[in-house]
Amino acid sequence: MIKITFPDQSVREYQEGVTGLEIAKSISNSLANEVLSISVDGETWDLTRAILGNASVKLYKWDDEEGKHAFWHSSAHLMAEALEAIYPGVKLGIGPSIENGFYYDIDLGDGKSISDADLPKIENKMVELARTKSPYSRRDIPKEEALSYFTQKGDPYKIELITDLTDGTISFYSQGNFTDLCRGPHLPDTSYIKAIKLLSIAGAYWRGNEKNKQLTRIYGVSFPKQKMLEEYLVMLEQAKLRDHRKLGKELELFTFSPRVGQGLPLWLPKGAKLRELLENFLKKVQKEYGYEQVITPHIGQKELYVTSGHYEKYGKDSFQPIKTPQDGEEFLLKPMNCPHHCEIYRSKPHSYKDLPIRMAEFGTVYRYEQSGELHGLTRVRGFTQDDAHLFCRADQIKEEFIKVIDIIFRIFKALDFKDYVAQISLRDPNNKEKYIGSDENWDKAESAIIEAAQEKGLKTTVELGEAAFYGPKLDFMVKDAIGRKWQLGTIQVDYNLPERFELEYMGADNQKHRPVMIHRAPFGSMERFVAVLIEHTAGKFPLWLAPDQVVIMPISEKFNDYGKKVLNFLNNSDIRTLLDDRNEKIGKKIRDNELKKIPYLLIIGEKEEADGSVSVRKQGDGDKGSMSLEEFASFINNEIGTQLKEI
RNA sequence: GCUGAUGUAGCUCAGGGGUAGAGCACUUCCUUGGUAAGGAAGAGGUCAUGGGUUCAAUUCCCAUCAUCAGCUCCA
Repeated sequence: MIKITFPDQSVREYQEGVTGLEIAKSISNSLANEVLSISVDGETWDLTRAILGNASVKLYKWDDEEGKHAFWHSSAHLMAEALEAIYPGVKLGIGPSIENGFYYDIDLGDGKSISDADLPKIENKMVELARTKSPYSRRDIPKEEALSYFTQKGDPYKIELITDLTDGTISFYSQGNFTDLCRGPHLPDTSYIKAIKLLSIAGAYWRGNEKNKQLTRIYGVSFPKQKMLEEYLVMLEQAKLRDHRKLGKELELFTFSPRVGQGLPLWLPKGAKLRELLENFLKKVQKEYGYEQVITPHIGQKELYVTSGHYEKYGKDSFQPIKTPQDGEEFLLKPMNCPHHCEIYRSKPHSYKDLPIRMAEFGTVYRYEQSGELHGLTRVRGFTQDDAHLFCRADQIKEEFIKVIDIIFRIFKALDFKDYVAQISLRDPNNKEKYIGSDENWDKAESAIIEAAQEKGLKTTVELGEAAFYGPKLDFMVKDAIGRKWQLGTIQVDYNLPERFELEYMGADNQKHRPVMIHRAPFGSMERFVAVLIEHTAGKFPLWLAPDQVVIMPISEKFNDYGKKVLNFLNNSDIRTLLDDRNEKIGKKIRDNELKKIPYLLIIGEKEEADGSVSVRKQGDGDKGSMSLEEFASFINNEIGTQLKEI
């Protein structure tokens, strides 16, 4: 007998060789029906694998990441089996589970391709195979046998994977007529997979390397119940309704024109208003933190960027230098604001008493992003950073860093951003040539970031090799409507630019010292931030940010004159107000203005005109009763005050 | 940049080798209505652009441009 310990520390005895599924059954049949995988002493296993000694276990169901992982990974194998059946000779790359489903990378052979139209055929085959209830069986085999299996099968990708594996044993999983190299774990059998939807086809480079062959990647998702698939698809549809590209058009916030150029957003009046409100808000906060606004031009001599190192690093991938009638003179559209700010710093001598200097600018920069990367407002070729550069002494780095985290916290709180991840990006210790600057400075900067984050109680993930080429950084990442991750706020330490621009200050010791620079942008860029804001709010901006806050809707044209009076009154009270004086019935006006997501709708008619009031309707929340004009104005200003006071 | 898909009215979309259609929006008229679509009429399109095939191309083919999904990249 062996002792099995459960997460609640209870212990039960079982026969040696008991499986996860048997353990689940011994607890309850319903558990046995739901369990998908098991962890044995911290390692995730198949439910059908024999446990040979005392162990701590945890059973995983659909609600556990580990359970879903086994489910989707098994689904990937099932898809591979279906693909081999439909496309004999297909070569397989990798087929993992991902956050929302699974994929498999395949090589159909030269000149062959599949399209979306082929997906249902593959789906059907998968359903058919799933119904055969084929067990997923695991087999540990020696490396030579694994290699000879795939050599015989003629699958170069698997051979490459096996060759690179350093583990002593290699495991194969089989179900039906399909065998794959795999670490597992998998479901007990294919019948668990009840609902399958293949979502899309895309190219993907073998092993993620642009220089390698591009394989065909098929994305899919699967569920243990048909109903769950249906719910998932509905959820996807609803998420698409929040897409900032769709809402940006509907709410008339921004647009693009091919005649202006790819990735160059045109801000429409309402979008410009929103952006202006955000900028003013940040300016105000930054003023409290001792920032000073500066303004610099959109271009700079090429030499400026040669000095900063940006030209060497990114020159080839940028908008190319602008020539002038002057022979040999070249300017760059600025891809970064920092070199200009360094020159401002250099414009006069500084004392240690002046530091830190905090120089802020809403600086528009231009980068020639790859065409396939452009994406609505989140990835564009011309964008405005809410940039600032802090020039400080080495002993001030941590404190300055903490203050920037405070600003970011304040902004995220003001806008109700809760679902963000803070990521510390350090350099790749195995590839130090990628970066510029001394080991010593890198170490100092990296530890300052880590300490500052710890001190603010910020939960962070650490990514090696994700640092900028000039220094480590702390980024704030958020997800968009369909789960894609974007970087918003960023704080970066830089020892490099002060060196390159020979920035100095006079110390208390009457010696010259080099300041440290911190780059920081709480929004990241106005474009990306507005995009994410649109998706998080579904276009229902908080009252203080709404481009139009109130719309007045007369019951009939007879009350348009009173409408104009109300309009003047509210506009004079600094409330952004519109008058809907169209010849339409009130139901129509309500519908149209609700769809425009204007926060407050005012209905006025005979009664309101008579007593100088308005009938108030809150967007999405219906009739709120009537108020006098004065009451309404102070009601609105109170709500804005409350929203901004919380900030 | 790469793979695949898409491009028809301001918007959302249907259609299809014989020079185009709906709904919404827009204009005019009727209506003057109390909390999510009142009625009628009208106007609006080189069917993304450039080539090719054809008696004839918006439709088929090729290229370009743009958009979408993913990969790679992201100072």
